[in-house]
Amino acid sequence: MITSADRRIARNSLLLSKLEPEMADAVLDQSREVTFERGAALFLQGETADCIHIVVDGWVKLYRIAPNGAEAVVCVFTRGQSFGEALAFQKRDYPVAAEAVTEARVILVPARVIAALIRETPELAMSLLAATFVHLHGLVSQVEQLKAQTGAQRVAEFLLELCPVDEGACTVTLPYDKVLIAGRLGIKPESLSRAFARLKEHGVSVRKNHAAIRSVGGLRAFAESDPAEAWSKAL
Amino acid sequence: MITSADRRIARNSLLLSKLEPEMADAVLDQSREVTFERGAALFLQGETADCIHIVVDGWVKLYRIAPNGAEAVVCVFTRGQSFGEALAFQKRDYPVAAEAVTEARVILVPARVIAALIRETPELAMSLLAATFVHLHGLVSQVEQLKAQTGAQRVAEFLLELCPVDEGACTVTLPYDKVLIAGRLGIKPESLSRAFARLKEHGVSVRKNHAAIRSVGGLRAFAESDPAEAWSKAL
DNA sequence: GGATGTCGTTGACTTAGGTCAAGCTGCCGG
DNA sequence: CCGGCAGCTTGACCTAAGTCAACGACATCC
Repeated sequence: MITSADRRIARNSLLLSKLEPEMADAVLDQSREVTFERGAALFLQGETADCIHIVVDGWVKLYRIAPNGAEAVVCVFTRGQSFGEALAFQKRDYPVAAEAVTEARVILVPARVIAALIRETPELAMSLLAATFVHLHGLVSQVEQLKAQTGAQRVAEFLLELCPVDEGACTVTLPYDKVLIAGRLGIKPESLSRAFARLKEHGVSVRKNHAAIRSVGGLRAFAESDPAEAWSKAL
Repeated sequence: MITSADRRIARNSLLLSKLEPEMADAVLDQSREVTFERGAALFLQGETADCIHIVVDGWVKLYRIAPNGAEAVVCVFTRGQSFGEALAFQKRDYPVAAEAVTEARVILVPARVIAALIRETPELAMSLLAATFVHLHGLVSQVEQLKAQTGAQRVAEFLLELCPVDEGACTVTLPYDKVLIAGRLGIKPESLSRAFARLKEHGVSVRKNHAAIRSVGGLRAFAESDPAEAWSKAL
């Protein structure tokens, strides 16, 4: 049984937000909620996909193990975000693995529920497609960042995404530990430490898991500057 | 009017291959074919998406211009490949730009055609979703490669994808110029040159736009080895 | 209080890859 | 035949980031 508070969170997910409330509830009535403890695997790379996942609480990372053994973090999801839409009603394997990085409550929507409903409800297909497009777009942005920005600039972007405001000063809370942030950004933890140190020159000070930003606009200018001249723009 | 030879190519695309032949032909009857000369833009980043594209001949690159002005190549498509499925029947903007890198013939499938057919043909929604999933998967692989492999290893992977065989020796033709290959792999042309030079030690010799590979298995071992020890495996 | 463990930082060093400049082809147009 | 140009390679140099090791700050458990 899924509580009404959790239903409210789930209905805001990409998967359900475009559906009529009755329809969303019908989906949720046939789903179950599971709590994973920190470090637990939701599923592994190569397993047959049988569920769409909606995170209700906590943080979940999607990652891949490269042939050489290196772990590449692909995405990190939290409250209200869903994933696995695209492969839920085809017989496919998960191309990534998923792991709870904090204790996490997750709603598992069985693929067969979606498959059954999709015939009578075309909007559901639209929702799946729209959600998948958002993920696609996110990955395109990530590829762009990996190819066009230095590590320190990606760290700045990461902080900017956490900012509640567009200009001026603000303080943000780092959502998960620094090892994972480094993985998400494609750098090593040591490099993340050094990147934070360099960002001091651009008005960022990090203490524990809080980052104070003197000027959001200034930080954005650093993140979007040409890497070749990024160093010279101190202060 | 689209020739029957071109229809045959188009029907092999992800978008159409799962549909009944009559259905695929119905889609094509309402589409048009356009030839773009080298360097011409199919569409720009931020334009409203109104077509799904199927490449019939030539090569097309999808890329993004980062805020700092750098160009990041996201994908390169050729004969029989389609793209833009996910955003075709929602009112969305293209998140990337597309440009013909050789003279290219492309079929443009209007979004409204898809939108009209999807209500009566659920398989079409499946096709869109399946095609989008393939693109998603491709981007996940690309993120993994960027985060877990060195430039030279990505070059090796690129060659392996072109190989017609799984083992032994073979020769492949580089499909487009080296500046674009470098962009696709997220490195500079100079680094690509140096990567080819290093691959000589692993049995690869490049002359003009042909690459001779002494041992596909050996090259794969290099591509999948830990970057830290990749240097020591000189053959 | 002290042993232990995790997480994060710092330093010294090495390597991958970018930058800039020069040079080498092959090709096209005079 | 020559000049100019585009595509590619090479060399010298420099920065970004990985590696390895040491260490500090905390928290937990005994």
